[in-house]
Amino acid sequence: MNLPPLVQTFVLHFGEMGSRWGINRTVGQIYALLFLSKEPLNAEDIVERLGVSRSNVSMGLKELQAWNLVRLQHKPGDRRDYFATPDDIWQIVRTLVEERKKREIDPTMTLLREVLMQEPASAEERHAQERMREMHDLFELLTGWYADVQRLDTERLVQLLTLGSKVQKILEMKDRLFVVPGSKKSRRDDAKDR
Amino acid sequence: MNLPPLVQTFVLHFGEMGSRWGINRTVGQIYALLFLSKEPLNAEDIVERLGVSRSNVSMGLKELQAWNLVRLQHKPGDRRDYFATPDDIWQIVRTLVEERKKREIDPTMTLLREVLMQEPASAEERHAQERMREMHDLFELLTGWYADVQRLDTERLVQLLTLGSKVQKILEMKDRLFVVPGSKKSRRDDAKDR
DNA sequence: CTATGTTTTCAGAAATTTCTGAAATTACGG
DNA sequence: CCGTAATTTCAGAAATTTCTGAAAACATAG
Repeated sequence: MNLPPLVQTFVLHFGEMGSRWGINRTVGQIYALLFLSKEPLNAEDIVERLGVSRSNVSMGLKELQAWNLVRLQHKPGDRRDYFATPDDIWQIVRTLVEERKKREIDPTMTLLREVLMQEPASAEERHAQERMREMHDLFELLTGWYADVQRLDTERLVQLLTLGSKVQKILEMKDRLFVVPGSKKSRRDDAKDR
Repeated sequence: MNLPPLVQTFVLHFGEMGSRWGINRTVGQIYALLFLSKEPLNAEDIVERLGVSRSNVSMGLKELQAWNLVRLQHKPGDRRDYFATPDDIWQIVRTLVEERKKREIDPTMTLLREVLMQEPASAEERHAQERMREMHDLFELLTGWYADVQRLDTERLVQLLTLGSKVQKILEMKDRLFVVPGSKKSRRDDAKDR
């Protein structure tokens, strides 16, 4: 491995981290390297810096492309493929969440919907279905929230995250201002309706 | 594998899903089984239903306990250990996020802080550090948000998630109401400050 | 303390994943 | 077309992870 020490530390860490996610070491290292690199790199650059085989790099890049995590670029007068990560780190977050949702949540939701259609044949199955219903509803709530905030531009998203639960305060304030005093319908019920 | 069909479908799916996370098939299956079960199960129950070895179940349960994902229980007059997942699915989500943060985000933050302290020895290292700074700040924002909403009780959390980006509307309304007209300091700046 | 039921540990077998080198394919310039 | 550079594919080697059975450790009742 042929890298400035500071870069190497990070690359090695991401390689290890990769295993905790479903991703292998080399893929993690390639990604870390591209993320830190100012210039796009070609496959041979990566081979030299990481000290792994050319074919391994080829497969790793293919996987990263399948995840939409790297962009393929070309330099004029050079027919090699160059790879880079988006400059905007928020774009990376969005892609990551999107792809993980596609691979993990969506298939699970499909399965849950299927199983929830079936008629339970016993008390045990009935209870199992109830649990699956809970999970289904939870995922629906979370993906709904995600679909919603995902549409925000980054500036507003950051604003929202910065506020955190302070939003709560503002909601309470809104209530005090706008709920007709003595009205039966509180905001809490509002939230449950939807 | 000795399970009602409906349960089996789910258990198998979670087994496969486990690999996408850093978790192995058996651990995923054990967890799915406990999640769906009305009654707590002991190790031998799990062996029978999943058709895996006793030692494998022992190791799987140990791992799930390390993740705080199962509770150990006892029945009067029975000295075997019984295992169950929390009834409250939101508790499960909280534990999962907490544990993943502990295992993935926290060590990465430590590493980033260390590397960001060092003096860059080249333009390449300087750029790499800038990128790491971006990642560091991103994680800080996200974990800050998390620490904040994590404190909310479930009802309020659900309320917040249900609103999604509609919170935005309320924020805008708040602005219109409370920003002194003609003031130099907009809400946007506010958000950036912290 | 002993007998028995229960859980844990762990060395090696089995399965799976990762990685490589060689060959095949693709893509382009001339 | 042809030749060359670049990339991909893929069979098998290497490494890693998972799983098992046997033994050890632990715990409780008697």
